[in-house]
Amino acid sequence: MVKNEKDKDTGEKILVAARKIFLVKGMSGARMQDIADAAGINKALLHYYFRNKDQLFEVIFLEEAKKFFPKINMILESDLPLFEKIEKFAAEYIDEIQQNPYLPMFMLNQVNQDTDKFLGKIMGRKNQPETWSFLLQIEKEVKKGTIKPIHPVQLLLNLLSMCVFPFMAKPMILRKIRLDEQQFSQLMEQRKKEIPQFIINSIKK
Amino acid sequence: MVKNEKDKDTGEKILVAARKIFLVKGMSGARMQDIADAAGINKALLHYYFRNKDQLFEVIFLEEAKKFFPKINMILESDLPLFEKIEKFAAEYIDEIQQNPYLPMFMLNQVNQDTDKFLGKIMGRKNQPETWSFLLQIEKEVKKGTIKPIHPVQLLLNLLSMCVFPFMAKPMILRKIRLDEQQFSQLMEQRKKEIPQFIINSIKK
DNA sequence: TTGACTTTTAACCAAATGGTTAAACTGTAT
DNA sequence: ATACAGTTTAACCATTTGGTTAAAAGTCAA
Repeated sequence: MVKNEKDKDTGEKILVAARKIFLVKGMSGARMQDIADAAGINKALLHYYFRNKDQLFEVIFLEEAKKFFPKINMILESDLPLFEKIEKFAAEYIDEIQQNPYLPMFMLNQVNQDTDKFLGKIMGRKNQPETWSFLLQIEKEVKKGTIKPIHPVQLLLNLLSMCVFPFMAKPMILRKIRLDEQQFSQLMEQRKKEIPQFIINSIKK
Repeated sequence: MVKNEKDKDTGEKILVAARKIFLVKGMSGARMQDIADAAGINKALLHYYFRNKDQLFEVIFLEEAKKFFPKINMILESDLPLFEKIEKFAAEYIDEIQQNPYLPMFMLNQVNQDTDKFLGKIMGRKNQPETWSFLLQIEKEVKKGTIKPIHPVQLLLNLLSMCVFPFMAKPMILRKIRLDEQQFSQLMEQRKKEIPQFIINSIKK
């Protein structure tokens, strides 16, 4: 049966195109026509594969979310020692974002718009343990006295912020500090080690 | 002359309404009708005061940008000692965002869309010195040996990230860590002191 | 080849949305 | 009162945009 192959072909082309457009323009900024064009197909065919814009968007969003978050959690969930965990997290997280620079903005944007609509779907009722385990780990280290006292959530926020934000502010940064693309990605590369070092310097005793 | 009063009245009503809508929905997500409704006026009257959507948006954007950035720069430009400057910056910056939680997302979003269109207008050709002076100050301290060696840009990014990001990720954070509004703003309040302390702990010798 | 099927297209439609128009209203000066 | 300027409105228009339809083109088994 050729149908399946073709299906995958065209369906995949559409998803790739839709992803590109949605990630950059966002839900309301994206045009079905643009997606069709980017996929090299007809707008009608787009609707043949995906009933409507909302559904297509949801497919893209959930797909991205379900690829992205587990990667984060897997590290925070792991049973590495705290410092190693922080190192690994920064490195892998930045790597991840470097390959999908628009993802954080896209994600947060969307969640800001329809918080409940999507958040519910990407994190089932009970999958908080990941973050919890990391927070507990910090608390434990604080109590053991191996690191300086700090509110675990604050530390988590610091780590996340420093990894993600620069990518969201990239165009602004480029302009403000007069960097070119290459210098920027070099900076981010450095950051993989800089951030853990910065954090560890701050909390180690 | 009543014209001016009325002008200011209606014109102001429109700006307030437009700001509210644009900040939350973004340029492409905002509807002129919604803005008119929020202002309690007719759509035609909206166009009587502002030729079209683009122009209205630009007015709002530039207004916000010109209010916001100088506040940042004023602190970074000042001639406070480094540590005090960091303390002041975190406190005032977070305060600022707490009063306009949607601003960072709105701003960065827009800059991500049409980088050149707006960035050119909000930062005239030559107003980089602010950031530079802060970077130079860090460099100087490093050379003096009063703080541990660190790339000034990295430190600046760290500071900015930790102040801004949590607000952009707020809905996500609320859900993930199961906080309510009050707990969140409490956390952010703590952060005003937490961030400087965290940074200073990390870089002081 | 034919006939059933999926896939693709061009043309079309309807709703949403930005924008306009012409008339009505308001207050002020004459 | 009247004329006049600025202000506001209801109704309307044009374009964009998401979505549909019906027919054409392609695929494959018999």
